Amino acid sequence: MSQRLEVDLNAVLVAVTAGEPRILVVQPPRSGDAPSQEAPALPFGSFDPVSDRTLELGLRRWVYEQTGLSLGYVEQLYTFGDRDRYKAAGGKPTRFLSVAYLALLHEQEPAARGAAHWRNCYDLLPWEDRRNPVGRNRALAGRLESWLDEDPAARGERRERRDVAFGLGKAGWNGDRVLDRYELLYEAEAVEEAVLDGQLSCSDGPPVNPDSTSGRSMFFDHRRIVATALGRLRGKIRYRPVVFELLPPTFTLLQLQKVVEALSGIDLHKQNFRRLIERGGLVEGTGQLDTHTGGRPAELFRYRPDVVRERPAPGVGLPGLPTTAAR
Amino acid sequence: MSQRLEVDLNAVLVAVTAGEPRILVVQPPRSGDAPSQEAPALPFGSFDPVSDRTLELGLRRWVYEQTGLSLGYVEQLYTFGDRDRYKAAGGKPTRFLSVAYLALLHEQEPAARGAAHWRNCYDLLPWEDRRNPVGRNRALAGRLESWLDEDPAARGERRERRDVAFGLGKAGWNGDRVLDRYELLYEAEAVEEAVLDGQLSCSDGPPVNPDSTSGRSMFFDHRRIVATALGRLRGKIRYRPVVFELLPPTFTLLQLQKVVEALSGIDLHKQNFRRLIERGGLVEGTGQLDTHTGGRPAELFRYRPDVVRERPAPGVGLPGLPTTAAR
DNA sequence: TCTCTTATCCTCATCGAGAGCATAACAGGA
DNA sequence: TCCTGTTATGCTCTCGATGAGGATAAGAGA
Repeated sequence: MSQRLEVDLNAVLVAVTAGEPRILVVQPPRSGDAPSQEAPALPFGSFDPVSDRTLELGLRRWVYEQTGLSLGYVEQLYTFGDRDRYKAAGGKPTRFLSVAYLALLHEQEPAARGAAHWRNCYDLLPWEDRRNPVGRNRALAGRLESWLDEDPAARGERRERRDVAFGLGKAGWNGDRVLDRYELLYEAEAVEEAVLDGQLSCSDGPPVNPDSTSGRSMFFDHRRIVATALGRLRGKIRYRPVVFELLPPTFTLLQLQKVVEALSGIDLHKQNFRRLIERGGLVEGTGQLDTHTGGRPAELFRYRPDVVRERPAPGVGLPGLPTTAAR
Repeated sequence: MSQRLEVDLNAVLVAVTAGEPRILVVQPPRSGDAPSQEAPALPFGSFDPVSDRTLELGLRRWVYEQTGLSLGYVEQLYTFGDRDRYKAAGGKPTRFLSVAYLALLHEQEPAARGAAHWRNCYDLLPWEDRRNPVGRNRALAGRLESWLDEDPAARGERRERRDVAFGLGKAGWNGDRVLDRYELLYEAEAVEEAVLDGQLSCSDGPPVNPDSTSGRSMFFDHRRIVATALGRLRGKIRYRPVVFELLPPTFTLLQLQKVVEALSGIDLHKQNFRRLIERGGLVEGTGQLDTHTGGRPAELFRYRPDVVRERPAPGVGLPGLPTTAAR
């Protein structure tokens, strides 16, 4: 056991602006001369077993130190610990464990210090955005198709996995399966980092251009972490009122809808969305109107916290997926 | 940073037998002369950064070494890292991080070696079992009530938390909130370990008997981990076909129903359950009959894996909670 | 044969959700 | 002023899912 073990805390900070979910990214630490010098990284900090009473407090501490942001809603996501996540970080070989957290921020507060900035989540995972019926994704589909053929023995099982993950069967698209899709694309070497990781070990496939269909890759496995975060968030908005963590205190129903659409990556039926939210008791009208809508002024609403006492699992509900029963 | 940091892997092995969910527990390691000598512990092992390629493989390895069980379905639960989870474990002060996993086992396979044995999950969390309309839980209710009064300033907020967690409002009982309930009871010092932990620091409340209403406490925070596991499992059976991991390859619909009831802690309507499962496409009949039912023989069914291609979120569905849309 | 027990089929009422029509209320230009 | 474009908001209709229970079938055992 001569290997060092280091525990990091990793944060996926999410905010929704201008109809797009955004992730806070930073310049990765430069470790000598690593290949993807400019790949964006998630902010992370080292866990300090002495001063951090809990993991979450440690996270809040260094996020504040690094960005000046005081986090509100925070939730633990997953702990990543595969070997070779980070190749030997100088000095003696070190095994890294990262405890990743998801944090939601109201609107876009500027990332104060450092080179941190907000990046559209769908630059990183373009195939997750199903709004405006894109005809592209051809490239990805082709890549997956050839992956099917690569191993005739596994073809059936691979086809099934692909169909389930991408909703090609009767089931249709399931927005929650973000991680499944990313992992499939990784396995099919349809994302850049899969090829890079592969090259470092042995095989060499054709290069993948980090273009608009395969998305921007990130520092080491950070894109996987973002995928985990998006999947979790999409799932959670259906049974917990977490969307409101991303909105200002008062908002119009269209604003709310746009945030939900941004997160889920699909367009929603306006009237039904409205009915769902209002009759679900998730919001209550303030008397005020927002006159800057471009059309008829919209009433401003606010979150109604009592809903958690009235319904077992209050959330927004997406088409084709479990919703919250009225009781 | 003179403190040592150790990472454990912690396993919650679940099986359902005789209509009860059971957890594999072991004798806790004796650290000098700790107080709760006989409190059961979850099996755990140290994570070896050298030989374990992934966290999950490490878990499988030592579970196999310790119990002879080869795990099937395994999923990461949560990483626990609060300070003072384990008070100084001999030698120099050590900070422990535990990555907890949930594993599901078909039926009850004997815990081969060691002092491991299966323990009814509801011995540990009795208030989670809502079948057979128990009139007890009086003691807990009283304890919570006095907790409300303890701090007049926080009374409103505490009441709200209690009502939400225990389903006293219009929302009704939500089986998923296992962790919320445990944490509330801990805070209200209605569970033994809360009082013990408190005594070790400063305050001293009246003792809590580990009786049939407050449940058996466990080694350090292992009961919290069990609560996390049960909550996760209850949530998951609704949108993923994980129940079948707990059943033999073929089973009757009543067997299936009993397993779901055991996990969820509530009784289900037989005919509707049947309809849900069959029309949901979750199972398919083998032609065979089980004649040992005590009444009319029941057809044996098997899980139908195709369901994951046909429905976006196949699961069993519990009353009052989101279910899986047919789509 | 009668009784007890479990399996299995069906009906009915209610309600949520998907889809779309119609109207209201503002801004800006003809 | 009137027309047009835009967004807000109300209402209807249909279908399928769900909760509750009645009724019948098919075994075992007294």
